[in-house]
Amino acid sequence: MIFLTRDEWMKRIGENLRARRLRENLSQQTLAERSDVSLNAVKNLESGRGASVHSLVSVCRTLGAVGWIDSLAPASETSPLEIAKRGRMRQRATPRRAGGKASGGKGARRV
Amino acid sequence: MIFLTRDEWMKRIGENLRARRLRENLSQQTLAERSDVSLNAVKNLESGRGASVHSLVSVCRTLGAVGWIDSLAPASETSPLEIAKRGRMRQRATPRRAGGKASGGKGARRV
DNA sequence: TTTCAATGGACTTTTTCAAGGCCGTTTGCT
DNA sequence: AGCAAACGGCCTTGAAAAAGTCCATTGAAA
Repeated sequence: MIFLTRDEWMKRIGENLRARRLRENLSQQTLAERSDVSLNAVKNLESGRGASVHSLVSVCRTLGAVGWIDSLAPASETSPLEIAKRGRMRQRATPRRAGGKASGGKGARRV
Repeated sequence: MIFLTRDEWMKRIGENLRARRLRENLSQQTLAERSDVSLNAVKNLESGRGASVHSLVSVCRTLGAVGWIDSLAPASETSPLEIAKRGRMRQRATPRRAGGKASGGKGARRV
């Protein structure tokens, strides 16, 4: 279930938020007011149409559904291999120098 | 750690996405290209400035960080009590009729 | 230490979303 | 069954973000 398009994911976000709202038996209007956003913002979110992270976070806050934000953090800030070589977490990606090969992610070897 | 402001949550989203990107050793540029969004969109996301759900989902998709979307779904689509009374999931919030007061979430029982 | 790409910041233009309103449909409750 | 509110859809206007470009700074690697 991971290979969905961007729009499909957005629709799913809307469906899930809607299910949450209804489980709390809140109207879109009430949710909007408590979230300090417009009714349209809620409609856009639930319909899967374009919306702002602004609205998303506001609504999630009201619904008590913000746990996902921390779930975005990588398992370990720095990978084990990196920890060995460098002490701290990387602050920039590896520069791709003129004739060199780098920054291709894991398996992105230069061809 | 749950009582953060909307902007604080947005900053946190940015920090977490940035940590993920760096763990993969990707540049903002590369991430942007693979996500099919502009470099600015990635900058906005990571800096915690305003961004669209569009950009958020796109980037999460390339980072393989979309699990949170399903975590938005309520534990049980329909609450146990509701299941008893109504068969299916509620499709609308309870209407607030003329003189009554309702739609106040859980404890808003009619008096 | 030197070098150079990665990054942050600012700016401009175009596109998209927030707000607010209106209307037709539909669901939940009486 | 009937009613009224919830909801979906569409429109207009102003604000915000996307996209594109440029420049100064800085960190990673040579």
